[in-house]
Amino acid sequence: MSRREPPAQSSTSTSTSTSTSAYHHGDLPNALRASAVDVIRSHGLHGFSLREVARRAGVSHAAPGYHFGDARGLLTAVAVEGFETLRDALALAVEGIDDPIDRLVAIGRGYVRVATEHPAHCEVMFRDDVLEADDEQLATEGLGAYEILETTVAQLAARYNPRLEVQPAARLCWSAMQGLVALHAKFSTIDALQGRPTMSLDEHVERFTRLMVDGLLHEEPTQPARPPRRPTRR
Amino acid sequence: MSRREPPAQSSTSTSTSTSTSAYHHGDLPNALRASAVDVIRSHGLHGFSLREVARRAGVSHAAPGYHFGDARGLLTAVAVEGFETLRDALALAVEGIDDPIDRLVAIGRGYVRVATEHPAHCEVMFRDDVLEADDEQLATEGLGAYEILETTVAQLAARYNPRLEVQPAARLCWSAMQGLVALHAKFSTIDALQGRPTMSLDEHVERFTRLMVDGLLHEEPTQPARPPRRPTRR
DNA sequence: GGATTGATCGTGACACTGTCAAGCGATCGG
DNA sequence: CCGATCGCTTGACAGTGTCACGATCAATCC
Repeated sequence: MSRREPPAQSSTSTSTSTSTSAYHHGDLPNALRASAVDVIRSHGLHGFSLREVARRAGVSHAAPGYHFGDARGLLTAVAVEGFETLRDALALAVEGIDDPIDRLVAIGRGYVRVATEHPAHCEVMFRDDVLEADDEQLATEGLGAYEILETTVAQLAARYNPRLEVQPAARLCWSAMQGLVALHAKFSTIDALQGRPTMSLDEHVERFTRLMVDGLLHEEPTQPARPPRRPTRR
Repeated sequence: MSRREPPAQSSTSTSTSTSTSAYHHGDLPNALRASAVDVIRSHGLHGFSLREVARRAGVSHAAPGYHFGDARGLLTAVAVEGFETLRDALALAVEGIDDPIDRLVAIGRGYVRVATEHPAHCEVMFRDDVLEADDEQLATEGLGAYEILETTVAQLAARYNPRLEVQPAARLCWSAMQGLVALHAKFSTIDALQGRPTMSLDEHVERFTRLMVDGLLHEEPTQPARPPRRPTRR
């Protein structure tokens, strides 16, 4: 055990320090994160390698290992960055909108907007197999982004359908969005095989949100043999 | 260009030829596929390597390359196998059920059943970045599984809501299921962070299907060129 | 029956990767 | 001014994908 864990870099600040060449490099961690995103964007996650990242950043091949310890560490940092931008985008998307339904639509659009503008980040954010599973910052940051959606669903429930169970509903929205970005490529190939015109991502989002909003408005926790029913406070 | 593409192995038969040691090995392709899922199940997709697969199958390190050409090729074969079992499972799940809603619920349960019983396959099936993107067999097999869902949604529309647009609705269901298996781990960590009891996969599926069924029943194709604000009539 | 052919698989080699120990240089506290 | 520590490089080792080539066996042809 020699180094492994430099002083805990200031990640939340996203400082992008303009001070070029402070002591040795400036701040390598941020530069390496940027290079990692660059590599993923051009060569895909499959072509990702610490050495390629180091090469593109102009440092030696072991430099990434010093700051992030592991490939998982660097990818986790990228994922954290992605969740930060997602949270900011969603928070900005719902800002100034009053009606919960409109907020939900805005969230859907913001989600695909982030997914299309930062594909490299999104290729990593939900890939728990290549991420530091028990990274605290990653968990809290992901939760922060999710909570925007959950509070919106809660508002929708409060105004339109008090009997709606908020948590499952919010998770359905989240899952549908996530599944959409994952499956969109496959949908396109299916469209091609069936000879139909391909539907764009935004079109899919529009249809999905409309379908789900209708579902959330009419849902009532009826029959099923689900004993742990929570009283859905009203 | 020497070999690369042996005569096109009979994959659909799933023969599992009992004839041990036919001429050289028996049929290495199937054995290698089995070893591949074994490796993925034990070491995860991250620990997957052609050499490890070869080692576990008791053949030389280049043998997998001969039959599948590439790591992508072997993983694609695994994915094809997964889609076959998924299609069979869904077809068997809806068999004998008349009501489309019940069929949809059965499909949801069958989906998570496959996801939990064959996690190694599911870890690969939707990971287009590690798959042969333009593999014909993969595309058709995936389409076959999807079409069971789509026809069920079509039946549901015909009986309960003729104004429902079938294709987007079916894709929503598919996306939600896919997103659920992808995000379930993250949901659990969120539950842990919030101190609530964790919801199992089956519980999630139950809630999701119920929510979506309500949505599919009430959906009406309103204005396609959606104006920014809908009056939210109830 | 013996030789040929082609499919099946093994061997060896190369470039590449992750990871670690050790080294070097600049910076800072004393 | 000098050691200590941080930042990063250098060098090395095992493991991997991929290719060319050699070896082995089944089936076929004459």
